[in-house]
Amino acid sequence: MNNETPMNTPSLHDEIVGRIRDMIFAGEFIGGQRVPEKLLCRQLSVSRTPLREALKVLAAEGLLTLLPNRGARVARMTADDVDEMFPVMGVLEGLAGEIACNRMTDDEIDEIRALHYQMAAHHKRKELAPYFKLNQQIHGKIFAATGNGTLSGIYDSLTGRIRLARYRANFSYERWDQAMAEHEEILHALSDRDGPKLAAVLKRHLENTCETVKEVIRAMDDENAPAKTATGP
Amino acid sequence: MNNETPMNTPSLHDEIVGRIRDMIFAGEFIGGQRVPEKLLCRQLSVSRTPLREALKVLAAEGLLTLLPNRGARVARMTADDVDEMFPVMGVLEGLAGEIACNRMTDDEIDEIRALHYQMAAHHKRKELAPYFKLNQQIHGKIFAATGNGTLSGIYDSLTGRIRLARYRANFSYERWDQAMAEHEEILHALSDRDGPKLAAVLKRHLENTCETVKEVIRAMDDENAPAKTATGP
DNA sequence: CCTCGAAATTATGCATGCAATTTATCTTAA
DNA sequence: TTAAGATAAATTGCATGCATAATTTCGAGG
Repeated sequence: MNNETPMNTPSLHDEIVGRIRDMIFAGEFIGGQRVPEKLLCRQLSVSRTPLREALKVLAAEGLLTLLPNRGARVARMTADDVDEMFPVMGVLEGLAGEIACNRMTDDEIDEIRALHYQMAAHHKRKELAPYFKLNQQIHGKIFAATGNGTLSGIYDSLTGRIRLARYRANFSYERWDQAMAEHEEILHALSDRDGPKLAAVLKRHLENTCETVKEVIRAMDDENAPAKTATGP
Repeated sequence: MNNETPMNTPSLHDEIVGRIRDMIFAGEFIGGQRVPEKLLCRQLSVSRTPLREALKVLAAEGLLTLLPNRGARVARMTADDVDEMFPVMGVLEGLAGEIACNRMTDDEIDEIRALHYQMAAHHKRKELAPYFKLNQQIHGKIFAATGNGTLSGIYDSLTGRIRLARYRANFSYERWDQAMAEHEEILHALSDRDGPKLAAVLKRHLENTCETVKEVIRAMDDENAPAKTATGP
């Protein structure tokens, strides 16, 4: 009677949400710049209605800023925003770490170990992009291991908002080495299933990441508005 | 030069989001039941386009569930969902409590004290609705005092999702008394500016609240599907 | 009498069109 | 030349219309 699986038709606007999100993450839109609807319509070959619905969703996610009658802009992230997000992500990572230590199977830890060593190799060769990709995957696996979709969802939302800055980061090698060393500690705490230790290391690691992100943001701001001398233009 | 305030025209879909949200919180839609677009259109006197945009936003907030080609439903909250949300809200409340202890002014604490005693009066008279309202306000003020919009926003989103169940809760007076006692502790920890203590009490209080919510959910489930004999799918 | 299946109704998803606001361009005066 | 104002172009917000999928209704068969 109750046919609970009528059709898995993927709706267009959902797909649009994903595609625009990827475009934002790929850095196709300069931060703060206006994004006209018609341009996206042509680019994605869709009408304005589903596109606008997608924009609303992305704005609710915090990736876009929608000003009334003035269109959509990629959400500008300030250093203050990062300062706000840091403690929140800190407690979330701590929670995830403790849960993961208790719930992860040995196989899952081995998977992370494999990812870790791949990442270490990319670090040694100074290959930033694949390093970041594996970094994301490791943190993602820790959150996935919690089995807590709410927790993972909130974390993903927050990381998504800073991903653009982080992706463009070519920070100092010194900081990078530090991050890599912290990841060693993360792996060991996880192997030892030492929850409190893992939580502490994750928090320290996050602090490092956030400082890096803030530096990148400041650098980008200086780049986009270099000479802010006395009188504006 | 830069006229940063061109017009504060409140856009229609934003208003619709707020109105539907209030309707959901007021319990006008039975949980899980289908909500046809045309009905809402007539009820709110708007066209389908802005309404659909609002539905997308509310779905992104987690208040609605949008099934492709099958319309919008009020998000059904299961006991498992609450179990997922509880630890997240726990660490968020803990964080907020510690920050609030450091940042709150004496005046702000006095404001909370005033709200607390109002709430205690309503508790003594067993007036549930105003009790809940003040309860929300107190927790809201604690989060507001953190000055961290990101933190407050995530917390609001989570509380919003369980508000419907909580609002309809006429739980046991025993539990209510317990909650009130915990609020006494909250007030004292705040007055003493004892961050760790406040965090611990908030967490315990939250656990109480979540247990209550889960009971309400189970009661509602039993009510809506009382005789689920043999033939399960 | 109940179950199963097909047509009619209804609802959803998307495209287009029009009004209102914003942004860009051009003119004109200091 | 620069700055201010008016006009034109473009863009956004909303309403409507049509195609497709889902739900209901009605009828046939067991």
